[in-house]
Amino acid sequence: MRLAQVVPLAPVEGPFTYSVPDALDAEAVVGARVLVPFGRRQLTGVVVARGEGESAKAKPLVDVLDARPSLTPELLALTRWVATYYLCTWGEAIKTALPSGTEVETRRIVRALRPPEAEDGDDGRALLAALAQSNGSGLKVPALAEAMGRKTAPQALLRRLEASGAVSVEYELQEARTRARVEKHLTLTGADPSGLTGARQQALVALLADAGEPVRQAEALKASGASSSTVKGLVARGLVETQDLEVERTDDALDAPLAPAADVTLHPMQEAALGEIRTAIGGDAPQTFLLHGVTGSGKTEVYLRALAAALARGESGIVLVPEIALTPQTVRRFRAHFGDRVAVMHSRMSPGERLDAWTRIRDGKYPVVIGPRSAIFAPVENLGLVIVDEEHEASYKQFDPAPRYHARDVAVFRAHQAGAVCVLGSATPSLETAANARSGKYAYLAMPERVPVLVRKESVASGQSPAAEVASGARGVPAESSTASPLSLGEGQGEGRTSPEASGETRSHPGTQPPPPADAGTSPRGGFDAPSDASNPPAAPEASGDDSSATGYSLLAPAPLPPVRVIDLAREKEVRRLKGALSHDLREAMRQRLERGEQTILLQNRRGYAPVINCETCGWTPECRDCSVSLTLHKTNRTLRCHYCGRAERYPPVCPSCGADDLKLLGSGTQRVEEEIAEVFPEARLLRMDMDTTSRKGAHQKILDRFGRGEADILLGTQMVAKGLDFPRVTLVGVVNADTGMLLPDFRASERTFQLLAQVAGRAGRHDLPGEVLLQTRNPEHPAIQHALNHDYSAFAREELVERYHLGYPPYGRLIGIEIKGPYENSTHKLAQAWTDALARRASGIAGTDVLGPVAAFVGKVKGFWRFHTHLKAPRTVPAKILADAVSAATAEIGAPPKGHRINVDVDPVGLY
DNA sequence: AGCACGCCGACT
DNA sequence: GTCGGCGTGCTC
Repeated sequence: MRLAQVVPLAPVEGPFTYSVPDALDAEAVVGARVLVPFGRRQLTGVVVARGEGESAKAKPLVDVLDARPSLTPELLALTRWVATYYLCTWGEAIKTALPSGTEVETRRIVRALRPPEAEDGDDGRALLAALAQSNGSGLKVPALAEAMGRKTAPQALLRRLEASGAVSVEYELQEARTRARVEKHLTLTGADPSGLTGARQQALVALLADAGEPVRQAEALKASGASSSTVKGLVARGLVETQDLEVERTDDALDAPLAPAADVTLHPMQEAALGEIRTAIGGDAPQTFLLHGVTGSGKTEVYLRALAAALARGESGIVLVPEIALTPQTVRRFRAHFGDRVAVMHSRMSPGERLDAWTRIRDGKYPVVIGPRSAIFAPVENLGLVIVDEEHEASYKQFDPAPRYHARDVAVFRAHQAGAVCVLGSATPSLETAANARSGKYAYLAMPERVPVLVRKESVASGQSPAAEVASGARGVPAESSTASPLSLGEGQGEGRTSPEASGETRSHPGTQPPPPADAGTSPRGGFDAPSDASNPPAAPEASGDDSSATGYSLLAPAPLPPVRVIDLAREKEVRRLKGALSHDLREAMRQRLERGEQTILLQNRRGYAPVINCETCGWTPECRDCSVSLTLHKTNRTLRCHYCGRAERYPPVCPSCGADDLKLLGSGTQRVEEEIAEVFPEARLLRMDMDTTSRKGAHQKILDRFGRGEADILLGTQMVAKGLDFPRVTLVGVVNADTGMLLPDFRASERTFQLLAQVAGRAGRHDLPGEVLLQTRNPEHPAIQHALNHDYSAFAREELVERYHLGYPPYGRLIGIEIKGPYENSTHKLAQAWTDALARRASGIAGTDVLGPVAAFVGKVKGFWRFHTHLKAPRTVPAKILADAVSAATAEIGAPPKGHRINVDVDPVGLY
C-alpha cells in the first residue's frame, strides 16, 4: 500500500506512518501539509517521506492541506538538523519554519441539547448553565472548565450527560487562525454594455474595461464613485461577474517612497572583499566568510553588490538583521536597490501579513528576503547567498519557545547545505566566529578603515543628513593593503581547527583540538588592527566631478575612529567629589557640543530612575513579589517597577516598614540622568530613548528621526542608542556607566561589554566633524574597557580567547545549558539535583566532560518561578551527538517533571544567568 | 500538546 | 460510594 511518513506539528517524536488513499496520492507529496488522525483527534502534519509497504497500524490521511508543498526537501533537511542539534522534536522545528496560526486541527466541542432546568443534578445544571452562555455555538473543553470555574473539565459528568442526550460532544475541525485574505473582485462578462443609461454604471464598466483584469470591488467602487447597488444592477444585467480572489496584505510602512540608490564607487578594501565573495558565488563550493569591518567601513555596500551578483545568476538571497526596528537604514538600502524583489519580514507584522509574505516567497515572487532570525527558514529556492549582519548580536539566539536555535549557525548550515555562500558581517565578531576565521574554517575579509561617506547635497547644505539617505562609497582613495588575512589571535595557525556544527561538516575533529593561543603578547598583529591614531587618516577623495555628485550626492571624507578617553569614577569621586552620574569632564565635553551646535549621544544601559531604594533607618528595600530582584523607581509616574515581570506598584512616600521618611535612591537609570542633564543644561534639548519611551509602535523611529533632523542636542538612552545609526552631527559619545553588565556571572560578560562599547564608540564623528568618546567606569583596567579604548578588537579577541581556552569555554568547548523551573524553591532544587545526578552518571564516561550545577540562577525567581541551572561542558573534540545523547538519556531517566515544573535544554546557550 | 485511563483523598 | 484532582502513557 502507499504510505506516507508524517511529522505531526506537536511536541511528539515522529514521524508516524499513514496510508495514502488513492484520491490523495497525487497531492500528498513530500513537504505537503496534511490532516492526519492522531489519537482521538486530527491535526496538521507534514509529509517527510513517501513509500510503498505494509503497515497494520497505519491510518489513512484525512486530507491534504497544500496545493503546493509548504516545505522543500531542503527545508525539511534543515529543520531535521535543527531538531537533532538543538534537541527538540522535528515537529517543533518544522513549526518555526512555517507561518504561525496556519494549523488545522480538530477539537472537542461541547453543546447543550437541553436547557439547564431539565437537569436533575446540581452539577449537571451548572454545566448546562455554563454552556448556555455560549449561545448554542458550544465550548471547547478547556473553555467549558473555565466557564464552570474549575481547573479541569468534569469528564465523567460530561460522558453521562452525553449518554443521556443532554449535551453533544463532537470533534470539530478548527480552521487555521491565519488564512489568505479573499476579497470580492469584479470583471466584465463581455456582454454588450450599450444601452446602459446610469452614469455610475457606465463609469464602472469603463473602469473595468480599462483594467482588463479582475479589480477589487472596493477599489473599483472608490475609483468610479459607484456603490454596491451599482454592482448589483450590473450583475443582474449579466454585464459584470464577481469572484473571490486572494489579495496580499502588505505593510504600509514599506510603501514609503525611497531615495534612489546611489551609484557609488567602492574603496579598494571593499572591492577586495567583494571580489572574494563574488568569486565564491560564481564557484560551486559553499563557503562562509567573516566580513570584519569597522563601523563606517561600508559593509552594507558589499552586501548589496554580493547580493546583486547572486541575483544576476538567478539565485536568491536571505539577509538576516538583528531586529528590523533597529536597522531601518539597512532595510531601506536593500529596498532602494532591489525594490519589489525584496520581502521584508519584521516583528511588527500581523500574522496575516506574514502569511502573505511567506506564501509569495514560496511562490518565488521575492528572490530577496530580509528579516530577523526566523527569516533563515524563508522558503526561497535556489539559494545563492546568506548574509548575517551584525552576526555577534545575541538576538539571533532564540530561547523560548523551542527550538533554541542560533540563526547565525543555522544560516551557516543552510548555506552550506544549499551550496551557497554565507557572509557573516560584524565590527566586533563573536569569538566563535573569530575562532572559525582564525582556524581557516571561514574565509576572513577585513575592512579596517572607514570609507568616505556619500550624502545628499541638500542635506550637506543644511548640515543635517537624514540617516536614511547616507550611503558609503569612495573614489580615488589610495589603496592600502586590503588583503584578507587571518585574525592575529596567536600562534598555531593551521593545525587548529574548530569546526562548528553549523558548518554542516563533521561534528568534530577528534585529535585536532586547537592549540592554546599561547604567547599572545608576542604574536604579530594581523591584517585587522583598526587605526587608532588620528594622525594618519586616509586621504580625502575628490568631492567633485564624479558621477555621484552629478546625481545629487557629495562625498565627505571619512572621519577617523574617534579617540576614546576613560574616566575613572572612583578617582573622580575622591578628587572632585562627584555628585550625580556625570563627571566633570563629561559635562564639559557636553557643554562644548552644545556651544558648537553639535550633538551628543549618551549611553546609560539601565532604564528607570533609581534601580535600588533603601531605607536609611531600617534597611528596607522594595523587592518584587514574583521575582528575586529589587524594584526600580520610575519617577515619571511614581511607580516601583520590576524589570523582569513588569509588575508595578506605587512608590511609597515613607518607608512602609518603619515609617521613616528616609528612603535613599541608589544608582541611576536613564530618567535620573535625564533629570541631571536638565539641571546642568537647562537649555539643552534632550531625547530619551529606552523601553519606556519606545513602547508605542513607531515611537522608536520617531525619536531617531527627530534626532536626525537636529531637533535635539542630546540623545540619551539604553543600548538601543548604540545600534546602526549614522548621525553626522554627533561628535560626542558618552558612556555614563560602562560597568553595567560587565560583572555579571557569565563567561560572555566581557565580550558583550566590549561589543557594546565598541559599537557605541563608532557612533561618534562619522563624517566631517571629528568625534570623541568618553567612558565612565569604576574598572578602568578591565580588558573590555582597555581594548575599547584603543578600538582594538584583535587584542581583545586574542586575550579573551586565551581565557576561554584555559577555562574550556566556547569556542574551545561545548556547552549545553539546562534550566529547571518550578513554583517552589525546594521542589525545583530537588528536581534540578535529580536531573543533574542523572546527567552526571551519563557524562562520567565522557573524557574531559564536566557537569556544573545545579546552581540557583542569577535572578533566582522570575514571574513566580524558581530557576536552577546545570551546565554540561565538554571539549570541542567530544562530538555534539555524544553530549546530546547524554542529555536525552538523563531526560528520559527523570521522565516528565512534576506538574508546574519544566526542564529546558539549551544547546550553545548565549546567556548563562 | 491533547486526551483518556486509573488511582487517590474529600465530600454526600 | 462518587467525584474531582492529578500522574502516566500514548498518539501511526
